[in-house]
Amino acid sequence: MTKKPARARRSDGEQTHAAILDTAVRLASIEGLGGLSIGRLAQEVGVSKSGLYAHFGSKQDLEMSIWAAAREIFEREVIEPALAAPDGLARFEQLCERYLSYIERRVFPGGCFFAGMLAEFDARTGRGHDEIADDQREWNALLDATAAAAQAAGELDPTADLRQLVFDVAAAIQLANYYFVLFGNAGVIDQARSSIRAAISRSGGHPPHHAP
Amino acid sequence: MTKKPARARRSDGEQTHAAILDTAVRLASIEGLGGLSIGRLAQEVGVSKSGLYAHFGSKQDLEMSIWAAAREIFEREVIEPALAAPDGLARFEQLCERYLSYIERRVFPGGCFFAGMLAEFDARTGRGHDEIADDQREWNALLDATAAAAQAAGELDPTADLRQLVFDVAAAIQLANYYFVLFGNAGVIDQARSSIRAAISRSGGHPPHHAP
DNA sequence: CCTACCGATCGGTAGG
DNA sequence: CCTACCGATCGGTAGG
Repeated sequence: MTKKPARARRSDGEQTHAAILDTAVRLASIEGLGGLSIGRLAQEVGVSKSGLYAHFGSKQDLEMSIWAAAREIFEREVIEPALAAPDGLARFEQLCERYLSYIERRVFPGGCFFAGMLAEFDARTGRGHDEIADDQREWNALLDATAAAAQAAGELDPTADLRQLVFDVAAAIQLANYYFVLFGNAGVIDQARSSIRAAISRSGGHPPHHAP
Repeated sequence: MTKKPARARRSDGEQTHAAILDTAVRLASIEGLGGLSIGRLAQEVGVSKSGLYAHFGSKQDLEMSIWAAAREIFEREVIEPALAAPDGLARFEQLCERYLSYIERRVFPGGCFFAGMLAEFDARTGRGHDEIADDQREWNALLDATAAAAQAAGELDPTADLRQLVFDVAAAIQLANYYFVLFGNAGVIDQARSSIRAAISRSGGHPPHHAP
């Protein structure tokens, strides 16, 4: 089926590559990209520094790969499961719930990778800033579009202020992430769930029906 | 009046001390405490590295002084003006408005200093984590107590869920800070104002009366 | 993938 | 407050 040469299993090189990225993404979620050094990462993974450079040509290259790897994890853990729900209110609720679950399950040990990048790069100029600005725009656009679909389907009031809804939901989600990591208290996740339910309800949405 | 020896004006040393802290606090709000190096700070201020060590014995000492300086600025710009309003709903509204104004006026060039520290230290252990946890607890406790006073005074519904109110308000404020810095768009501050007004209104609070 | 090395910068100190 | 220096670590490279 594939044009690649036959290869029974992943080579050691591929395993090492994946192991480096896995460790790097976890470390970066805790200490930020600026707090990540090649030497420490190499030590953590158990290879030499030049071993890292065999896989990533430069720190910038590594940082871009980390970002891409984190995006893949976010897609897999949050976006894709939510997109399995039908467009509209059900998907909107799933986007919120999947995000909160991804925080609660500590998919990244330092909390949402992108929330970390947001705070690290919001006030700087350059690649990091532009990257996180794109990511945040995309996330908000997805929430916007999904809320709009819910409204168009009659699942939300035609007069509901969707900008406000999306802002309130994004704010609850964001604060829940930081406070969950800071205090290690799952209560704040439920607080956000309650906030989101209330915000949706204010916009005229009803809790999902359960078959008897 | 004072027991200190008479001194007509601030000595050069005091001026340098203040200049270092001012620059350090601004830099730290943009790049974080981890992104701040003694060498760069010295260069930015226009003194030698050992010039810095004449004022601050170590980087940890400097970091604690930066944190204290930032706290003073926050007290002056947000807390004190809000405490000028009578306890209760008026003060609650002023705490929100003063915070948003402090963001909007770019008191720190990198946005709220403590929002930066929150994201930098939430997932770590040690001094930074404990410090920001205390700060966040204190801020939320102030919002809690002020909302409770408003409720006790009959300015909010006796049945209003104050935890939810404070969470919603803190979330709106936080997101507004990050997005204002990231996108440089004042609209998000007004979005937060609108969120806060709505949250207060849901809790039974009424907009302040204006004398005719 | 390794060892061995590069110049630059880190936090910090000695001596004045 | 300065110059001059310390060992450690930074990102990165040479050569194998």
